[in-house]
Amino acid sequence: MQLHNTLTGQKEAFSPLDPSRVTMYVCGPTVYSFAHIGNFRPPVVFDTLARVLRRRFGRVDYARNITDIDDKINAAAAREGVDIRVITDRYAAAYHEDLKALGVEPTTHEPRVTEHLPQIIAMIERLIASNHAYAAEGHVLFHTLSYGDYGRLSKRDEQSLMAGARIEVAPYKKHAGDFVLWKPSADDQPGWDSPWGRGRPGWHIECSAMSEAVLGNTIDIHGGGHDLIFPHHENEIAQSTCAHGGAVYARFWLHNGFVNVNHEKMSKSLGNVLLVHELLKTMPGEVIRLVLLTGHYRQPLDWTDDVAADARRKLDRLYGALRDLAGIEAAAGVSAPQAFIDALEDDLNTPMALAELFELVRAANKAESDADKARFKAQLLDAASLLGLLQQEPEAWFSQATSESDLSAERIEQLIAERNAARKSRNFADADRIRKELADAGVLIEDGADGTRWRRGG
RNA sequence: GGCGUCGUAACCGAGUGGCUCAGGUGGCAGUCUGCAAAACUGCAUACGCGGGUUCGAAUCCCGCCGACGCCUCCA
Repeated sequence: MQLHNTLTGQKEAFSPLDPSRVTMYVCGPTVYSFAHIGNFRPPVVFDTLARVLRRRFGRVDYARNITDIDDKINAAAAREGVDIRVITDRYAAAYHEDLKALGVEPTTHEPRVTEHLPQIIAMIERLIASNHAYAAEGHVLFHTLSYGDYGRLSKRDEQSLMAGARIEVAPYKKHAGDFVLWKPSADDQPGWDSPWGRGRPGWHIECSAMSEAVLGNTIDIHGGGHDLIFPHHENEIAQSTCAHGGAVYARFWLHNGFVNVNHEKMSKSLGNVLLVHELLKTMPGEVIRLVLLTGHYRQPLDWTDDVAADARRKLDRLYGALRDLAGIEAAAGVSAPQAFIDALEDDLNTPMALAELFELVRAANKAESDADKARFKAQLLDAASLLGLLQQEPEAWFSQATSESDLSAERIEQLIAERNAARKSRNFADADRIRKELADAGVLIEDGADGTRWRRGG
């Protein structure tokens, strides 16, 4: 298995440090609002990777955190006049709903910052004791000059790094690059008691502490969005490595590219932020998942209406093949083709894997013997399951309504019955009129040897 | 300015120093169908520009043009 490691900028052969399990940590969301399409690329990508790793190595201990302490959360809570818990519970629940709709399996661990304050404080104390951090004016700061490899992940050196810095340097910092581990809270802000007074953790320490708590000092894979390379992951490395006496923090760093919308970065000012919560009102979650897997995870992905429509048609083809195999029992003991596995094991090349999947679809559609069909069905289902696709019955896929104004299944069946009566009496004008009526309502019909079937079109 | 990524047919999107170089959508044609649809078969369109290396480059090197990301909120 090959994975691209940001640390080296190359694909490297991957195997877990502990042969009995793979450990993987992925930075999760800060739950202060609904998550957008870009927020879901890491969960979908690393969910897929977890499936591949599980098949290859057996056990995968996978942690994806929920950040429930953050100043944006505080701001949202203050705005509504509620406890931060109200905000974080609401949006964590929404996040989980969206994940489920996208076919993302639960992770082994889902640590929350509020549940790891003791571990965070303990890690900060260790950093202070080893002279990698210092307290100043109620803050605790990590001293980046104390860590020789600082900048290695993001390939920046500390000198030039700060030369072009565009931020004001807080007066209590020993060095401009030092970052906050702990900061004081005002009386009206959420805070927790600590040796440095009542306060709250800085942005980066949570992941270090929680990763240590649930997975151990050295993990195999750490993932997240490309934008997190600096400063977030750079800082995590510094903290964890120094807190662990120099032990390697994460062996492989994987970063997914951004999702743009109509060639532009999503931003509130452009008003083009696509919330999955909203998208799900107009399309099945599986469509969104497929879009996110259509490009290679390290490349930028451009979300447009076209790519979503494309994905829906692809799923129609995939499910169409399965529907034609409805009466066939999938062969036992048959798994995904090797070429498909090879694609995924080559740095999670999902576009190539999808190409293999479509080759399989063509083969299945052409198969004549029941034995061949049974074999292809088994291969198709197994391969798709690695991508987290085709997890529902084809009939369910084709009949799912995407808006409440859609015709009911009963009404559709009724119209089809009327049409077939017309066809039987060779009254094709009426038959075609009814077909047109259905088509206008987004329902496409197919006359086959064993009756007429229907599906909702995009 | 520093670091990094990318430019493949109408669109999406892999890949590779050389086999008439994926796959999907869309287009055209054929088979099938009352007609369609689905499915199958066939066809067409490509590697940003200019140099270089090489027997051979879209693939490696250099330059240019263009797009984009990060540089202490950010998936």
